[in-house]
Amino acid sequence: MAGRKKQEPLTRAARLEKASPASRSATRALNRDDLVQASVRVDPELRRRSELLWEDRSRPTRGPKPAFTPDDVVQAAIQIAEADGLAAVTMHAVSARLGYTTMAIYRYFPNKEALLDAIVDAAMGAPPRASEPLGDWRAAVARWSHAKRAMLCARPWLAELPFVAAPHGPNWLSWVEAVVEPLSRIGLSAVDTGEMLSVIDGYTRGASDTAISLARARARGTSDAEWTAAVGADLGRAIGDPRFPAFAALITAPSGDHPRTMEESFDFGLQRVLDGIERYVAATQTHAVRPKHAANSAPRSQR
Amino acid sequence: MAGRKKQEPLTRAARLEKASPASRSATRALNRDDLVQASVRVDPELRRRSELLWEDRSRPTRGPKPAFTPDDVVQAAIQIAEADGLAAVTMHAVSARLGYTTMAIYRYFPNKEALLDAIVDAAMGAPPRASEPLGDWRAAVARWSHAKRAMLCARPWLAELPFVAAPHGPNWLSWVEAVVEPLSRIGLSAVDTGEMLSVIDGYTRGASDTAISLARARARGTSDAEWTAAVGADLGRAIGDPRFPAFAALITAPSGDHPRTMEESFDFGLQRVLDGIERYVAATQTHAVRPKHAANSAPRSQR
DNA sequence: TGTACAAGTGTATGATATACACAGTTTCAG
DNA sequence: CTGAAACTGTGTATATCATACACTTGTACA
Repeated sequence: MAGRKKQEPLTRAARLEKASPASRSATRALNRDDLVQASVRVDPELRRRSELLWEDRSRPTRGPKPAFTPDDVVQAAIQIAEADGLAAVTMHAVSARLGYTTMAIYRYFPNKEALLDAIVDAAMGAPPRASEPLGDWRAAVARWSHAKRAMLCARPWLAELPFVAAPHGPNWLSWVEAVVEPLSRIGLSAVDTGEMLSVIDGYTRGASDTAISLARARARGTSDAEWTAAVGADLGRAIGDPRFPAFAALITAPSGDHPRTMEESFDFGLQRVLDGIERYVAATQTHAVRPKHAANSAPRSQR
Repeated sequence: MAGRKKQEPLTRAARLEKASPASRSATRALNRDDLVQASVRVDPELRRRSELLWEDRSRPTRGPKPAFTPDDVVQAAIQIAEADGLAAVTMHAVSARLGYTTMAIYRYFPNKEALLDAIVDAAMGAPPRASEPLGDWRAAVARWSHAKRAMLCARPWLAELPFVAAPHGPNWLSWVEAVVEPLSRIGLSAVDTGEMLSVIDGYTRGASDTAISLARARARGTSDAEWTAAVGADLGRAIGDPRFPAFAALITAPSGDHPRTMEESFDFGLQRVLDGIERYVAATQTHAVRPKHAANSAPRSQR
């Protein structure tokens, strides 16, 4: 969060001078025009972070060989985060784990923010390979959603970072690709496909929070029962409070004979979301004049 | 992140000794049993934060009158966050804004974490009053969703805080209450109502990220065009990369004659989600033995 | 072969949260 | 009425961090 005007101590191969795209109002969704448009000034923060993340890491010829690689740094940092949480990831801790001094890291990442951006993308990892690339889109999307949720729960410390507005690295794009691929085969227009991406990903991330919270408690050494008790006490404040009658009724209702597990709940909600998409697909195809195979060109609907 | 064993310098009215609820495996959803169950140890971190948030703020009798109130502190902090972002919210900045020294704050909040918890809840504010309390659930839920998204966009710095696992304050409960209320009138079981809550809230938060990101850029003084350009450049790295063909196709597709605004996109997705819920409601009622009077629940079609 | 550039180090600095002890205030008990 | 108790804001000190800067040592190319 300090000055960043001086030289960047990184191998940064003066890249991407293509002062990228776009112009008009950003209040509408992105489209191709935005990506191809002429030279507008670019949000300097986002741009800098994105470039650092995609940086050309090729070594220059002169000078001593680096003792380790940027990826070593990222892996060391991830191991620390896994073990002791994100707060334990300090520049000193990371370098110490590699056996070097604090400042050594700065030869690989210009600042901690850049390191964290790299950590986020690396920690996401690659999405699971699609098992049946041409199968039913609904099953494929559901698998993707569960996989993403599982990934987030496996690294609950990721949720301690603000995901919003982070630059998108290769792994992030891979995850998106993995769900766009089946979505694209539904037969919707590209625009609608994008909307469905937003629906699926939005639900997946938003509805994973409770499970992530539990995973985090586990990482702290809290038992499931202790966590449940704390959450119950926290939400339980609504009980008896005249301001929250509906919610109080909700959480005090008996859960029936076969209470769902968290994952079953997630899947139940996911099926509703998929139902909603399916309904739209059906409606679109009913009214469509075009051949039904028409990839990415189905009629746009209402609105 | 330091020790917290000593005395708490706060008026804390030894409250909630009710060593709350729950026991069994937390891998299933919460239910009444969890809230009423006997004395299990409670996750100490969550518990402490929750208690601080709900603390009894009544003044003790002895001693000089406080120069300000906890709410003054919270409001000062929020103003700083609005003006200069969350990073500018330091204990010193907050106290200085109130005209006092750094340590004065600690008479009101035992540490910064507690202050931030209070800030989060205060910044959410109360949800808008329901205009037509007995109207159509679908419209009511949609209004709620848009309102929540608008709230998040209005305070994009909130997204810089990890929402997950934060204790839930009165405003948070009010927001939940405001959507549970119409959801409860659909006629679903309590368990299913809870699932629908998760679906709606999950989508609402998850799908608001892009808009929040833009709002954040605006707060930084970045123009919409600059932000769009940066996002375009960031995502545009997929174009031409053989690893991301489907996504590249998606973002390079023409957006048609009437590109949606961001909010229209959000609403479009929301309608799909509501369709999914509606379909379930219809299916449930078809098979149901219950009387159909179940308020406001006639299945409707998409928009 | 020497020199330009790069790698890792040591030290210094500024920001930040927060512990701790103190001095001034207010109220209630005797 | 008086003094102890309880509480308020303050001043100072400390620990933790990120990071700037200057330095020493390596290495490959000119």
